[in-house]
Amino acid sequence: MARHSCCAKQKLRKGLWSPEEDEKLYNYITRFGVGCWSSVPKLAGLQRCGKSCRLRWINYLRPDLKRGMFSQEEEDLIIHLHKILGNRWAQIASQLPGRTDNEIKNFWNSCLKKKLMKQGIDPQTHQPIITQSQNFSSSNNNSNNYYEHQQFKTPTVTQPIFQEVPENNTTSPLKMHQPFAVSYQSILRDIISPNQYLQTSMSVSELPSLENLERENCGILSSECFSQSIMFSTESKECSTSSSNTIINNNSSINSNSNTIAGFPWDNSDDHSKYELGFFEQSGNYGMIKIEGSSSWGEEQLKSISLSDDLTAATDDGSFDVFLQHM
DNA sequence: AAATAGCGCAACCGCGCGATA
DNA sequence: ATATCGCGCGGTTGCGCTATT
Repeated sequence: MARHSCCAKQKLRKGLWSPEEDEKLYNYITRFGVGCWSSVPKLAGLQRCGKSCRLRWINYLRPDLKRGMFSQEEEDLIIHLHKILGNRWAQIASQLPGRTDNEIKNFWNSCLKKKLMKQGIDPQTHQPIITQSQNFSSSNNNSNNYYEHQQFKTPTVTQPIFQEVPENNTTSPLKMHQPFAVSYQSILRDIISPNQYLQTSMSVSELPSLENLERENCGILSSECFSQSIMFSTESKECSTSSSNTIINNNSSINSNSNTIAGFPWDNSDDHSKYELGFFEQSGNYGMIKIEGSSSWGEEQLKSISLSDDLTAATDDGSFDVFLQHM
């Protein structure tokens, strides 16, 4: 049964808000605060539905809103978060103080989408539009290539998120690279209920187990940093670590329902390899894996990435797509 | 100057979810 | 167990401004 619009049902005002209406709503909320939205219109003397009032407050009247153009940093962050979260505008907005989901959504649809297309990047997949077909055709020519295994898609992470490191930097990547930290926090916030390990207001330094990812010297992360992986089990409500490269709950293999929701590669110039932390979900459990790769993330090198033994074993059923980014 | 097209943005709509009766 | 309500979210619409013809 189709629902009636709340406004139509109650014969309430629709359309643009007048300055008088804005003033009434603003005065009411600043005086009494946000409570039950359905009762706000009546109490504030407005011929609007509660939903309309809520939207007007959130998207326009709220005093903490940041007005004006998006900065380059905000733009970069939106693109980065969209790559990880997709069209989850509310989640994206939660990482941009003063910006609303509606604002970001509009900005994306009217501006960023076109910008990416212009750069030859598919705004949905964040993949180079041409390269996708090239990858497909080249992968058909080499049967030994890891990515040619038909179940494995070409990686969607074509560039390391954490890619530029200032020389002599001694700061943890979690602390210095905002997009990474934001993504990491966002993901953990999603997969772990806030009361278990992390508060939604957690700071970067409080992130579990990755706090020891301190940079040893300029631009190098020790491979020891990656000797432990973290597993989160929504069943056991426990956070554990393991020296194994791959953590899979209950010894079950990763199946086609597993989706990597993010990957974060670093250079390790000691052995000229590259590591990636990939997050995945399986049967209600969430985990993080280490993936080893080559020193350069060009197209050819991406194809030659080899999985650790554990992970390779885990993918014996041949259906795990390490780089799939959709949750 | 008028008509039209394109664009950005504010607001609406419908759906899903959780809380409550 | 079911119905209802309130809220939040993402998709869509349509208004109004500006540029172009």
